[in-house]
Amino acid sequence: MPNTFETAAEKMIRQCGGRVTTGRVRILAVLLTEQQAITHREIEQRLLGKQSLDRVTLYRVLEWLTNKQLIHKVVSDDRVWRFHANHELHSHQHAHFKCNSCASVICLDKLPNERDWSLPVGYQFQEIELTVKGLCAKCV
Amino acid sequence: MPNTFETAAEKMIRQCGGRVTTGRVRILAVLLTEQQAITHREIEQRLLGKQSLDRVTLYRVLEWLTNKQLIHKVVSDDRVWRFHANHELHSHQHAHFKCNSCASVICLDKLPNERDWSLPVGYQFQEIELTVKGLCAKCV
DNA sequence: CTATTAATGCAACAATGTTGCAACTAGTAT
DNA sequence: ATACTAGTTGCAACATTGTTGCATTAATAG
Repeated sequence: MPNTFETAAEKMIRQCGGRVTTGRVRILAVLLTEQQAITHREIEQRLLGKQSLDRVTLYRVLEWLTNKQLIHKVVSDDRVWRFHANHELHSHQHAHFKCNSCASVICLDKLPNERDWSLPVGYQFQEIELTVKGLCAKCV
Repeated sequence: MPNTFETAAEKMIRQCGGRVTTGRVRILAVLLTEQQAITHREIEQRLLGKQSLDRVTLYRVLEWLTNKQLIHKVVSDDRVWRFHANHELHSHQHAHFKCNSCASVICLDKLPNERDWSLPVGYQFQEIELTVKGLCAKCV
């Protein structure tokens, strides 16, 4: 029932006051379907069968969705952005796990608190980016 | 007295059982001089005045030094590797701070401990990559 | 339905990093 | 000191990821 995701996506986009275009809906629907953070390239592949979508458009839609906070992006040690839909359960700030074997990325809920990484004097904290690496359940 | 760093670099490389080439010595010396993690490009610029060094060689030397654990690399949200010499004071695993204004990167000593980001069942921890972001003392 | 403006597609570019291969050189043996 | 050999280097070409400018298209308001 993929339509469910498409209608949800459409609703989310409309609520942001943005134009509801097929590209945005389909891309957000893909991200809503995924349990894990996926790359630009993986999104492209999931859209292959259907009507084509330009590479650049995909980049721009992802940027737009990120700005609207409908999705968020993660960078990992392979220097590739990965994107994930912002389900309600995730607080805005959270950690990620990346499998060293299959490169899959999931979101973790907990974040370490500030006493664990105190900054030098004069430094001001703004945000934290934490990636835990290891093996996922499939690859263990 | 930059020679101090060059001789230290030379000694470190020799201890690893690797060939002592001028490229390796000069690159490692640059990294030993720096207090913070710097990019491939920044290293290139610091070597400009002296006898030229190929871009590719720089990449390969950095890879070699990383494998030998004489330096370590950090990825941050601009998708660019940054390199830093492994001074004794830093444990192999540690966190980094990146300034959101000037993009400078320094190493932090503390690491959050495992209870702060428990993994799902079946997942196996291997390493942790933590970047705290904010403003450095100069940019506050 | 039309007008307006945001969104798209295309082409070209930019930045970062990688690969193959011939030429060179540090360390070693003679 | 000289020659040998394997590890390094330089060059050219390529790969990947992401960005910019601009003309065209399409979503919404009226």
